[in-house]
Amino acid sequence: MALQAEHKADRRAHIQRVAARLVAERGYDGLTMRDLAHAARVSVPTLYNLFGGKDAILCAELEARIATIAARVAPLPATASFFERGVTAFEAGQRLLEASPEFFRACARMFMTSPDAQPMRRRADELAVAVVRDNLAAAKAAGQVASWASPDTVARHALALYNATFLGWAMGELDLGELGAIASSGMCHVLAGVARGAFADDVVAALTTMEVTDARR
Amino acid sequence: MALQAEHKADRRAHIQRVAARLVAERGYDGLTMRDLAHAARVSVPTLYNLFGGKDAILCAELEARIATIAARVAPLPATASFFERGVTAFEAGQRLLEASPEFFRACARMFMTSPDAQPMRRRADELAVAVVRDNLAAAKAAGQVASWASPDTVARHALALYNATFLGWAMGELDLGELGAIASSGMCHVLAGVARGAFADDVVAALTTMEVTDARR
DNA sequence: CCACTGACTTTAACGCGTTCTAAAATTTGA
DNA sequence: TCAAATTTTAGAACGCGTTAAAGTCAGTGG
Repeated sequence: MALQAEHKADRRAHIQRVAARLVAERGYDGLTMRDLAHAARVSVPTLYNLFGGKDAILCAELEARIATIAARVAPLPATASFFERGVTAFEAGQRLLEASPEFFRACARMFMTSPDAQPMRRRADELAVAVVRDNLAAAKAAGQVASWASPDTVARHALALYNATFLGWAMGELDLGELGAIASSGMCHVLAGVARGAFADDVVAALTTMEVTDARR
Repeated sequence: MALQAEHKADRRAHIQRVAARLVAERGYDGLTMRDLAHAARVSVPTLYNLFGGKDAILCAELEARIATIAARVAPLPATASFFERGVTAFEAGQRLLEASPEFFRACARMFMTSPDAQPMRRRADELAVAVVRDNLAAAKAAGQVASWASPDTVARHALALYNATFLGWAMGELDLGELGAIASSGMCHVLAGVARGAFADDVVAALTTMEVTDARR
């Protein structure tokens, strides 16, 4: 029974690799199950046996990437200010998108289309929320967040704002620079209401220097 | 040439009505071009002749609804506070969703799926942005918005936050009550950073009385 | 070593949105 | 009223994701 399982795992990994390559080359719609089966030297029903559907293949690949990303996440430097820590995390996300834009575009498309991918999206969201929430909780403990504000709620609003902009990028309405500008402006606006002390000074300073013009119209 | 155009318009209107009914009954995926053609006593290619595709039919119906909505929009009462005016507009939107949930769910699905529907979405967005922007501009003129804040940018952030929550509702993750609670909380958070004076007092008062628990997890 | 079990493959098919063909119907202009 | 032009029709077809059936071959257990 061991060899069989190993072969199955090998085939899964191989198919995933080929699928990731095809998606990177041709996008979500450019990846067809028939093409993928042919490119991976496998029959179409095998794809369904091993994964369950087109979206499940992308989910598996995303799951794998999230695992490696989560493993590599360095704890944010405690010496930096809360605002700087947020900027660092934000820029890490930007570099991720920059590295494989077509893949994450395809993920966005999948999240919008397939209900099966919802749990995967939730997990990715929770990962991002956790980073922001932890930073906000620390800031609140340091008295730099309004007492009535919930770190979890604020983090979710910030992520929702990011996600909305991310969708604009995935749909081709915004380039990566505009995504960065709009999303950071939006997140700063959310933070502006709850930040206090030095944290608030940083946020308002960032907001006042930001370009007022908005690419969304 | 007149009769032909008239008949074409009649057929278009008839098909649109039938399509709206079918979508309301069976949702976006439940509406198939073959079913629609049969129900409207028309051939499938005719649908493509008259509209251009499945999404275009929904777009036409949405366009019609937006026109009637825009015509009925009563100017927000000038006597009310800026915050109350915002609440009024927000609740009007909620009632819209409540009246034909399946239709707007289908619109969301279409916006997420079809690039052809992008201009339609943009137009709907601009309509909503305009309401918030105008209110914010008036508030700023009255000195109740921070000087560095751009009414347009803040309005777009608020709408992005609403849209993200709206998608959650459309995908079945949230019910209408949760949509209202989360979206209003999010928009208040955005406003909290830029509101000043009595406007700020209203926003913070609303935020402090809001349920801290968040349905998104 | 061999029969067996299970997975993979082949082949075909389904329903979907969409598009093509040619024939039929209807409106237009004279 | 009649011929020309345009629209609508029926029907088949395409590629897509997905699935069912039966054939085929490997790995497993005795």
